[in-house]
Amino acid sequence: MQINEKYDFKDIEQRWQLRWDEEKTNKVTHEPGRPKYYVLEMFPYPSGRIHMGHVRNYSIGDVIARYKRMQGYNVLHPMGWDAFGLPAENAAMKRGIHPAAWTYDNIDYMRGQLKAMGLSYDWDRELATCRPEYYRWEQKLFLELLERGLIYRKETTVNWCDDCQTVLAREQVIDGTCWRCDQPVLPKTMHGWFFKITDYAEELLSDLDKLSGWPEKVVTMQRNWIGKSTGLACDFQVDGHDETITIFTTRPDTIHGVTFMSLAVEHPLLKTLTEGTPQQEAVERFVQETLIEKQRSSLDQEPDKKGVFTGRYCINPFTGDRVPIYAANFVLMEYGTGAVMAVPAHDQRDFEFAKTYDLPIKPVVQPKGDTLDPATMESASVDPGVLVASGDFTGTESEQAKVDIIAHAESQGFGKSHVTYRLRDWGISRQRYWGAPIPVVHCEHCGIVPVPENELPVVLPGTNEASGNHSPLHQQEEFIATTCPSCGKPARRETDTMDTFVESSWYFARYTSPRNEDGPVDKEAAKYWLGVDQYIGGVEHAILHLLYARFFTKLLRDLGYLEVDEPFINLLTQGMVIKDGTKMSKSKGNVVDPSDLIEQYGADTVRLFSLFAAPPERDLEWNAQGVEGASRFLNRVYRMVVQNLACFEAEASVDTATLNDASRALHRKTHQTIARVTDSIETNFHFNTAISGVMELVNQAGSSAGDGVDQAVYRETLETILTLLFPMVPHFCEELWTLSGHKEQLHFSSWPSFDAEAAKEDELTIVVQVNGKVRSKLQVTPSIGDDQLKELALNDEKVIKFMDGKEPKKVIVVKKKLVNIVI
RNA sequence: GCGAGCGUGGUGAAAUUGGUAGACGCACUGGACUUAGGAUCCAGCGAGCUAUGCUCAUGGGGGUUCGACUCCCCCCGCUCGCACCA
Repeated sequence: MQINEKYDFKDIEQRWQLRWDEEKTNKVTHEPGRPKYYVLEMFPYPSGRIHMGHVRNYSIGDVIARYKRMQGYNVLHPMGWDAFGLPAENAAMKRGIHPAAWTYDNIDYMRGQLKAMGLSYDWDRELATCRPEYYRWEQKLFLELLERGLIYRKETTVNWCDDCQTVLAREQVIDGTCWRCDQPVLPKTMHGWFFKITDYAEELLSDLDKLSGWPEKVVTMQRNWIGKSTGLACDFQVDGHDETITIFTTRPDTIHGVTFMSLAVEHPLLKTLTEGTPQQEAVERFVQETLIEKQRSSLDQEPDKKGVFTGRYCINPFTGDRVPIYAANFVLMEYGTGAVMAVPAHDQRDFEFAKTYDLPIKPVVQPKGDTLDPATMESASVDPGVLVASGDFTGTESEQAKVDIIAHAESQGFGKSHVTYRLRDWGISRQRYWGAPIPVVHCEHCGIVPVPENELPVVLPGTNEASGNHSPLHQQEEFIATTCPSCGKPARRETDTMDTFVESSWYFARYTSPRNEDGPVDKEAAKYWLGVDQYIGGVEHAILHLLYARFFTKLLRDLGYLEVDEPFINLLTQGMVIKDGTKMSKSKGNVVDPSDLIEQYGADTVRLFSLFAAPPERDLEWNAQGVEGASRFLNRVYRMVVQNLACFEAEASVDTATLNDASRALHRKTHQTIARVTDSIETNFHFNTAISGVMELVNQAGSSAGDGVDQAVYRETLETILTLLFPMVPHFCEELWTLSGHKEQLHFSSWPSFDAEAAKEDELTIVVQVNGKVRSKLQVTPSIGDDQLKELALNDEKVIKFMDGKEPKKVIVVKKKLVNIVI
């Protein structure tokens, strides 16, 4: 065999990638009874080219996949494309091509880039969410959920851009204008489809406790997003009117301090209460002004508290007090009941409102060691304390009072214990073209009629043409016009498409049986593979994607497809790739194109650098010189192996009895390194320290080469280096493994285990401290006893000097580590 | 405002979880080899000083401890998330 003395990464990587492709090395099948491991990286949006964030994400995932494979697991490691979405439509408009053409071109290009990285995906499982083979099952799920009442339609106010003819998400509204065309965004009421995620709020919250493999930060963010509050829902009778107003409060203990009532401007009772009264005009004007202001206000600033008196009063059922009802700009219709009992003494917003409109402030909870005086209070007092001026409840601790007051309201029938969540139902309607069509028909006679299952998929029109009509669906008459599946008369198709988050909410389940034609998943395959043992992606998906995926897992479970409660057992949120202190982005002009790097250094070097520069969860500062360092290291190992091929003719096992010092030291270091690298990967995927461990071994192997090292030991060391590095730099190791005469590929080899006996040190370095400061070091045999060690330390020359003739007060011995002499 | 997290050399980072602070890499400095070196190899590399050694040093201050980057309290700075949630 011709051996190249130089590390020719281009040749090596191309050859191995071709071989992996041809031999389908990474293909994986469902093997009941064999332990499985499912590792998944968040699939990419096919935007055109991969970026450094992808490189990092997929390098991490690939190391884990290969590592677990070497440990004997049946590893599922799939890849696909989150392919629907607005950028395709924008690109299509700009370039005059079809969104499908743009998307599929990008997928082809990016697949090539991923293959050039040498990632061990089972490409036979690839999926793209924009294909009817995928979204037809999403449509089926939609219909099943619709039937179960978990999807419904309602009228809501949305942010509408008339210019773009579409609904905008809240974050797409910038200072009241559209992020894309800068035109004013208008509130518009329209019908939309909603998933009843609030039905699962409690389970989504309580199951967070099962996610011990998730970063605490993400769990906290989800908990806050769901936002559970317990309190009292209580009816206040409107004075001189039939209506009652129901409020929700988490502070029932302050109910005796209510001095007015605030309603959201959208509250339906506002109209009822003011119609035909002298206040009607003022209230209507205020409502209009507030609605406009809400639309306009930038998100980062709270407007001043404002309101208007409705002319009406209501009765506090606890005190019988008659308090004025206001419409107020700070009350949210979407949360609680849209009506708030105002306790200015104990709520900051109510306090500010009361100050503005000169309303009474009545303290009813006195914090310990403090007496609240309404005349001098500068802000609301929100601390717990003892109730005052609260009728029968006076003198009760506030926590107890909450319980007692709820109980009292329940016994009197005007209130009850109530739980409310911040989480709202998930609106999935999008007035866009490039998304999965919602499979229902609108019939004048029958209303909303589901498309029968045997007519699925409802295919997005025009996707089979290279270019063609891709205007929004509501402009495509040939798509819209249909017949009612129920009565057969002419009817119209739904023109909304689904939010792209729907596709990414169940793709991990589809990967377990991506070609299944009998349903969204094959139940047996799903049972075998799920949950995902390790999920990896950016923290920017900490709330929405991960919450929706959890929600869908529970839906699929309740529909009988899955048996797991949670989709992702362990979650790793990797940090961003930054350069010059900020995230890489086109607008900042600091992007580094991974393909250029792979061209220049090879995929293995790029992978090694991205794994070495920082632990996965931390941000990675891009550093071109660091890539050079990674390249240098691989070149060094290459030379070391190629120049020492002779050692591979030595015995595969080491005879420890005959080793000289250098050989024994290298043998020991080799086994210590196996232990250390395994531990670094096992405990927290800290590949940076794993790599530095291998570097140390390489350094020692290099420096002991001239010391007459036993060839069997040298062979063991080189084999260990290649095996340990394989998950990170697979082409490189596979090539050197073959060059050194191995028949079986590393891919099919086992992760090495370490020999504890070999790793044991002959000598220990014991630190000797005097009063906690290091004064000396002792070389001792590991078997030394504590007393002996103490003796040695006390007689040490340097120690004696620092003890300065004083008697030791206390001597602390830490096994195998140190002796501290306190004087 | 609320919540979470972070802060270690010139620099990316380590530190067996309370036991030698700075492993490993980058940069830098000196040397070797060389026609040449941006290759390779060797050595040095936290700061200060009265330098074979000592003192100081993990954002700042205090505490617990024989011993603190690590635990506790206060402050400063940065990052992220939520944001009038009653």
